[in-house]
Amino acid sequence: MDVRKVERISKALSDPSRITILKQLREKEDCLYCHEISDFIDLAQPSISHHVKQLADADLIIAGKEGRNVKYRLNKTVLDEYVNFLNTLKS
Amino acid sequence: MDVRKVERISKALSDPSRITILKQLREKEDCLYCHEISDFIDLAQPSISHHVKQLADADLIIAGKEGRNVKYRLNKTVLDEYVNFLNTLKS
DNA sequence: TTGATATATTCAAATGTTTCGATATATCAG
DNA sequence: CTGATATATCGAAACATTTGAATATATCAA
Repeated sequence: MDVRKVERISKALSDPSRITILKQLREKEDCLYCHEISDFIDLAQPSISHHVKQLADADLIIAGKEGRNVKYRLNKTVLDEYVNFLNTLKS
Repeated sequence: MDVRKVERISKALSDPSRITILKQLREKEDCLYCHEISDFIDLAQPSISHHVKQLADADLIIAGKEGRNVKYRLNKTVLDEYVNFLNTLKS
């Protein structure tokens, strides 16, 4: 994984709202809908949309449209690649 | 690991200079001196000092004084804790 | 088609980060 | 003590991120 990708992922992970979204995604086990995010993040709708976009642009989440709704799931592959990079720092 | 700690570590990891410093720390196997950083990071001395501080404030590196010099080593414990947090997001 | 709901985009203000010159502090060598 | 070297701090400019009001788009329901 190259430095720019690490940078993008780290930046996506460096905001409390975005960390909370990822934690809720785990709780909901891949069934998090966009509109559910406002239940636990106290921000205006455009701000939530912005945060979700950061996570999606870093490929940490994958968005899927279901009618008017958008459903998110964690991209475990990218998270694994990021973790692998971090582990190489230790050797 | 709480959200604030994850945020601080992620923020420390979200800059190309700081990622490069950590990569060089691995290459040098715990023998990176502060003055060596300017060999591979093309920034002024106060900027390098700032970046190293970000890493130290996030506890990712531990600074040790040796006379006039400062030597850095990776804090593997904190890195492991961060990796553990990331892995819990997958379950 | 019309109205309602879900999400995205635009824009600007507020806030935070990065960078470096200047300067401070600390330690060493003579 | 004096001068040199290593690192840290301050202050300000440049740049990036976060936030929300307004608005756009897309889809559904009737």
